[in-house]
Amino acid sequence: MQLTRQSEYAIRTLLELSKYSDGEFIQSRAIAIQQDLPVQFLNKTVQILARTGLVETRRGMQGGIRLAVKPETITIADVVVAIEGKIAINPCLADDYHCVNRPNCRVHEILERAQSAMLAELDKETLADLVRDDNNERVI
Amino acid sequence: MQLTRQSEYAIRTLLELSKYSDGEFIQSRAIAIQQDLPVQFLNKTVQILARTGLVETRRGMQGGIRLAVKPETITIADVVVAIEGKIAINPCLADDYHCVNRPNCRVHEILERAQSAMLAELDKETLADLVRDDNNERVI
DNA sequence: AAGTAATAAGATTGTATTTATCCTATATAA
DNA sequence: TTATATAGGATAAATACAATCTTATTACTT
Ligand code: SF4
Ligand code: SF4
Repeated sequence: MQLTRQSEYAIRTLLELSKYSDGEFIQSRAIAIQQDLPVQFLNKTVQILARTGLVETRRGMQGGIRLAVKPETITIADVVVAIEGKIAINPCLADDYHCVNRPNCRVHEILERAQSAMLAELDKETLADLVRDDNNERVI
Repeated sequence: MQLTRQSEYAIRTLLELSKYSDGEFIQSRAIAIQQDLPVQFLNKTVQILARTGLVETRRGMQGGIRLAVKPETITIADVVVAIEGKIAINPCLADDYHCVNRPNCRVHEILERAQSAMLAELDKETLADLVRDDNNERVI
């Protein structure tokens, strides 16, 4: 019952990128150092984020990574889903899964509510919110 | 980001036991058949539930398993915690885990809220609630 | 007392997932 | 054309999960 490490890495990567967000490309190595993440694994993570359209990348000199959309529009839920795919805390909560008990299974129902409650929380906060509070803390 | 299969097995096992709950011992084989669970794995699951005090077991002839407490007092969250231990959807939400970033990490905060929201839902419903609704469905 | 029926407990296996790391390819700017 | 940066594929190591097997141990029955 855990998020993958990669999900948290992705959140913190995007958080780091949100601090710039004026179109400049930040190198993955710099992000890895700033956030203390394994750089090669981070690159893999960025590939996924790029494919799902959350970041843009540029190879070669002066290359790097930047947000593809405004940090105000990316929620933590977006990031987790980008990395792990659609969340299903029990197999039967996945779209394709079929269980014979499901029509009159109240367990399914409860788990669905629990999952929704969790995702709702993750969907409340955007990258912009997090960065803002982060900066506040530094100022004080 | 999934519950273990064992957690759901445990819930359904206790649900089955809740249908009787007049002190009689039900055999694990019967539960396994009723709920379509792998019987040996179910036995392992029951061992855990017995150690955590949710059920009582009796060996030998006329033996079996029964609830140790009233189904009104067992929530789904209780069952999940009994099987998986205290939930932590991210390592840093575990009691013993120490992360240097934690003091000013807003990610931690969000994840904590998300987890609490999920557990709150799982804590709303008791075994008694589920069985009651289950019976309703059958009557209709 | 012997035999049968049930769970307890521990070891072990098989599988899947997670978390990386390595290597080569490709793009880009200087 | 060279140095630099990500892309992508393969693979490895570690961990966790799900299930099974075997050998106790307990308790009723005859
Ligand atoms: S039995 Fe219920 S909770 Fe379990 S997989 Fe089927 S629908 Fe979901
Ligand atoms: S960086 Fe934040 S979210 Fe990640 S483990 Fe540390 S405290 Fe938790």
